[in-house]
Amino acid sequence: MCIKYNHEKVEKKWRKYWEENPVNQEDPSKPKYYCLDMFPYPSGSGLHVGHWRGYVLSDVWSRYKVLQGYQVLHPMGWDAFGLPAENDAIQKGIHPEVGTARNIATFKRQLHEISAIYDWDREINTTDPEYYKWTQWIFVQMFKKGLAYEKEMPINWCPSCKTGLANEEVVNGSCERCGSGVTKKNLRQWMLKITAYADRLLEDLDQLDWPEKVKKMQRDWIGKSYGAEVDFTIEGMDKSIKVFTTRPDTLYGATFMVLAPEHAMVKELTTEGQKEVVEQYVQTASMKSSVDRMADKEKTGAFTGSYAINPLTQKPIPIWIADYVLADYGTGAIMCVPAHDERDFEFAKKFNLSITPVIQKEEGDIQEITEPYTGEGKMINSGQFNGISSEEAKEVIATYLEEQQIGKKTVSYKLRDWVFSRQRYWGEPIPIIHCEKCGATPVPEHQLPVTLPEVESYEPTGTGESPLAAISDWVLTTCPRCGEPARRETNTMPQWAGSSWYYLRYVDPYNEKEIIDKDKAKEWLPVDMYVGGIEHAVLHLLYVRFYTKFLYDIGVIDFEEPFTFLFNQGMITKDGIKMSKSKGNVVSPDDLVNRYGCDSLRMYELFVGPPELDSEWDDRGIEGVYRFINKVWNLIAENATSKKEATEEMERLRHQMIYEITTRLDQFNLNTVVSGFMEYTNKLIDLAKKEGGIDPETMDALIILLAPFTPHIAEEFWEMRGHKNSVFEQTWPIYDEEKMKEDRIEMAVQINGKVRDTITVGLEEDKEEVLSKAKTAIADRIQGKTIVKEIYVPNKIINIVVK
RNA sequence: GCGGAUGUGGCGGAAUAGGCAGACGCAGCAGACUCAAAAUCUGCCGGUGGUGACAUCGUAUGGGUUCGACUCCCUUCAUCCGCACCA
Repeated sequence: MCIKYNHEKVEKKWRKYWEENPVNQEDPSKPKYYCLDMFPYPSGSGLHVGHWRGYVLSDVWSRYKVLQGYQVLHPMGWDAFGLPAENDAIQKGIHPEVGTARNIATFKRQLHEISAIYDWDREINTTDPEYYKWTQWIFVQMFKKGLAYEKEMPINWCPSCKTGLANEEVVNGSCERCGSGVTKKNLRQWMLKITAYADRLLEDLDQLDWPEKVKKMQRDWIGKSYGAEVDFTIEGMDKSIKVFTTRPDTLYGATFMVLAPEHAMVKELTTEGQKEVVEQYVQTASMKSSVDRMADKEKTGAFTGSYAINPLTQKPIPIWIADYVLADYGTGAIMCVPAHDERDFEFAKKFNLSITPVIQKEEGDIQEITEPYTGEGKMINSGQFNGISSEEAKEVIATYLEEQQIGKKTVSYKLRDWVFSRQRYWGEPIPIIHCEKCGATPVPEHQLPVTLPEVESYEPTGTGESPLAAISDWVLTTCPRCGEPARRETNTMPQWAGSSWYYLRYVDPYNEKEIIDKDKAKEWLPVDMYVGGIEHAVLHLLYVRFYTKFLYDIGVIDFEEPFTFLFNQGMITKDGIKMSKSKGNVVSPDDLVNRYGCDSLRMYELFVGPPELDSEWDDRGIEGVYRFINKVWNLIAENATSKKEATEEMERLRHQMIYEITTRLDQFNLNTVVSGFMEYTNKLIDLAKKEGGIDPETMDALIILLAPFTPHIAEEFWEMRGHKNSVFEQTWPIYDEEKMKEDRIEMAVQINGKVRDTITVGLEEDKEEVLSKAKTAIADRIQGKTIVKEIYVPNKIINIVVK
């Protein structure tokens, strides 16, 4: 007989129960575990099955930890500042606050469908003044430490969003948000000195249990390289130019020099005759967008007319400008060694500049140089350094430069300081007041938050001013230091500001006096498990590490890394492409929940594939999970009141099941946990049929194992079994390896590595017995042949090698 | 260009201190139940040959190590991702 379960009724019942009896109640005696999801931006389009995946994953993990006896912190909140709400405001005239609140309500309703054990009492919202008060507070602390500073410089500018962007927000030369080509714009900007933390951000990666891919991306982004700064004096001038090189060993081969078009000395170095050419080149270079500059690999440049002196050869070398040299890396100027650098070689060929080899690949004369040699070798044409290896020369020449005071060993980073101001409305106002007399002055802490004022138009001005600049009665204020009339800073913070420290606030969300209580921080932090997509590898995940280190430095917290363990879940794809509203390929969870229930969908989200890889979505597959749940229902329903004693075989199956589920879960192989449940349930059903029932202990173990995955049905089963309390008040079952062991096992018998038969052997049988049994089994196959070798691997295989 | 990941039936995927490839599920086929359908249950389900027990090939490609390779080493190819003139 088949009894079908009513998922709607069951799920409704237990949701109501959990509302009155939360699963994860406060208990000071329990050890703490903090499991965090990357909080979402509440967009208007709602959740699809791809979003579910990460949330299910972290909830399964949280519930598992509850059953292991932890008190779990599993909060949720909203990263709610950002462009879409603001663009809606511009188009539809709805205040971003209104639109955001509406989207949050939708998101929250949809998240409830997952039945995660979120602690909604700790919900945070980055746009709440009570929250961003502290976002601003951190900025003020950074300002006081000199880590937030103003600078006028050419920055990345998105012409469509009409705002400046951080380096991290430029992806392949385009705006990370809207995809428009990024240009440069000279603007006064607030910057955060993340470069001051470059070394610590790099070194501390080693201690993190994060995916190697993310760590590598961060290492590459920080881009530390060792080298030397070398001074080249300018011929006929009492000045010098500093260059950065990672190859001091090639200094004798430096036959020309190139400056970035934006280099400060370009004007000074340009001779009368070259003026027109140089000015034209600088002009053209400044017009190029990042995309063009990247796509256009053909070398271009202009000669300034001036010469520098190579400090080792004492020969004059021409100074050029070219846009393949970046203004904001190293010193913005390079020495060029065309014989040993591909780019310099290309440039030298194009403009017919001389090429001097200084490293010999192998013995013999160098004929003509047809391509640059970038490897190691023996030094030549390098005066006193001839004959040593180039590897050695790197160190020796750098040391020599230091002794002669014409250079010094140094390091350089690809990481740039963080452009932190945005010329948009919907963000945290930067809490600074500009006073003519006192300069930039932070808003006193007791006056925080500086709240966002109402504006008439949210439209970005495009001039480099934020819409806030138009509200004169907000802008005009007095200097907190001298009391004279002053102006408020009108730029806002980037969306990353609020998310760079939010994980702290969940621990102590209502604290009005400080950002977080020290004792509570000690109790809960850092985060034990952080779950989210990989798209933030060098954005959010870098920024949040920077903020954490800063807060450590000023004594707010006593740890330096926010997330001990990071898990990146793969995307859900449909027809091979990422599921998204704009692609029109989203699958809504609503129908599936209605038809099969939350428990089925939760389990299916895990079953689609390895959680760290992208997985293709197929609605039909959920049927299998649904059938599985019904099978368990029947098994439990038919045996609910069973008082049967477990047979040895049943007990063995139980321990094997606990072992398999637990170890797979611990390794995060969640797709195989689900298949494991199916496999063992099938075995239990077969055995129950054979033995006329199943014992209570095995049933209870199965129910507890299922609880993190299918919580509603697990509670229902628990109740069916006659237990009074919640299944989540139980403890995770443990296995006994002794009781898992089979007393008879099947072994494959191979001839020359090919399986020809199988034999059943008992635990007590020794090598000789097994081998003779095997040989009997394959006797007619090896008749007349000579046995060369016999391989016996206990419990695994027998291989008879014959000739 | 550099770096990384991935490649197994019609499909999603199992199996790595080297040891019976295809677990589990989807789809499909056949049967049972039914007036019928759905649901459920049972069986089959990589290719080729054979009525058949069986033989043979088979984990992107070609080679190597080994008694034995999806797993280790080398070659090539394809797809995806990251970085991209960082001196």
